[in-house]
Amino acid sequence: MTTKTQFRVGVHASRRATPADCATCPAEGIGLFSGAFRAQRAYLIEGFRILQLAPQDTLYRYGDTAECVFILRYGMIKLLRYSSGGEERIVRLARRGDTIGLDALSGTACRHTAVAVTPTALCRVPTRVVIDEEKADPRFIDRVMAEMQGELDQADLFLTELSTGNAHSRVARLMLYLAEREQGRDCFIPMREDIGALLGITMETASRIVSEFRHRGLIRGSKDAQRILFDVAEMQRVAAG
Amino acid sequence: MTTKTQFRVGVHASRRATPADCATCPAEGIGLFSGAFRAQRAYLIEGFRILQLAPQDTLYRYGDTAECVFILRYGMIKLLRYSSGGEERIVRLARRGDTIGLDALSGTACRHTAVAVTPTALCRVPTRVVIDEEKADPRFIDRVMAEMQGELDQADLFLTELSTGNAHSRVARLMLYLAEREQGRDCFIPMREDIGALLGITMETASRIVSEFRHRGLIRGSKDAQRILFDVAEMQRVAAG
DNA sequence: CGGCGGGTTGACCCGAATCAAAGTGCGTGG
DNA sequence: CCACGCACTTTGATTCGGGTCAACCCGCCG
Repeated sequence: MTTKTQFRVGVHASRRATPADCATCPAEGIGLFSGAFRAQRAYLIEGFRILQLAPQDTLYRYGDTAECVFILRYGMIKLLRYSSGGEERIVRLARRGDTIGLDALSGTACRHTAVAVTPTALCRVPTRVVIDEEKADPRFIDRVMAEMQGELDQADLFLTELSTGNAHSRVARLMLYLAEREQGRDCFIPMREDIGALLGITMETASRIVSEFRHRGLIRGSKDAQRILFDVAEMQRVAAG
Repeated sequence: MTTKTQFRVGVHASRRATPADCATCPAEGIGLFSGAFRAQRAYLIEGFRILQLAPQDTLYRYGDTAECVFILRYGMIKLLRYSSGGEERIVRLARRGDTIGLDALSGTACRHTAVAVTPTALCRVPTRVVIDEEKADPRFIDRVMAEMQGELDQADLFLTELSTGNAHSRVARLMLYLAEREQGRDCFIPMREDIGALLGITMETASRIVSEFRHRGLIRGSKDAQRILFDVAEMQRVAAG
């Protein structure tokens, strides 16, 4: 069903985090250590590492045992699973400020394969640090649980919005989803095969619909071929089906 | 797209929990207060209530603000959401021992509508009690997080197994999913419309496939029309597509 | 220059949606 | 107790969206 090119495994580059990294963190103000927990980073930072991933790099694989969680500084990571029919499915996308790999906190094996979609930078945080912080400040629990609630919410969104309705609606909803944090700026769209794996349709259908949208003037390209602009209200009309 | 009969709102019956309820809890040994936390129930029980739901009863609705979580003693609850196209989708099923409504812990509004599929009994636990217990025993956090991880895992399962592949595979996978806790006993299958809402197919397609399975001898009925038996290995072959 | 990864487009076909009509079982009220 | 109505299921006929297979284009890199 799904072929699958071999990914490059492991990270592109890795180094210790510095206070300057935190100060200039592009994910400042969102995510696990934002707000009330900014101060803590100052002394937690020793355990942090900054990782750099190129597109198609694999961060971890289904079944790996991990002792770290990852916070996205910028870029996009897809979380994959395979069905018993061998089909690849993208079950979630992580973007700036999102935390991935929280399943490591319960000591269980990774339940996804994580692959970079775009050039991506992450902050790797040992689970040890998270667990210690939970003990040190009980309010930190709420933060961790909020991250998990966010993941659940996204999973439900994928089920209701990206797995129902016809292919046109799904593509439109995906675009709305990808654009929602972009405040009118141009938004990234993944390559056709990934759109297929996100929506449960084939690459060809994804391609046909995206180019139909383009021909209809519903979306227009940006400088960067992977980035587009569109009118939200119009797209919502298509999304509703 | 999706019509929707009006559900009966609210519970069928409700009463205070007694120590005898805990002692005879059908969900004994699994779920939030099992194992190491059994003892705690003895004094937490004051806040517990036992609820009884008839099929189609609505426990809570999307957007409700709740201050309770619910542990299933027996029965089955479907958690629904509606897509922007207005289509109803079942995003999760809760069964014996499962905890639902954990989103109440973060104080946010309910993110699903919860409706009984079969006659169902639940134990209603005030969020207050859960939060107090988290403070009293830090290990209880792990229990709560494990429940949330379980929910996430189920959501991902629904995405990979129940939303990909052709209709035959999906129906087969649903049956395997419903049977997996039944250790060879007959297993419950929902009415056709719910099968449709679980798999993203129409009621008619669900009906056709179930009766095809029956005619092929892949599944055989039990006394109860809603319960069936089948050979797991054979069903797995169909599930793989 | 040639090869390759991604994207686009076309022709064809099949699976599932849709629309429609009976069939079945059950609870209620006469 | 039976008959009626209702909810759910089954089945059929037809349509249509999207899958499949295949050719071709384009830009990039070795």
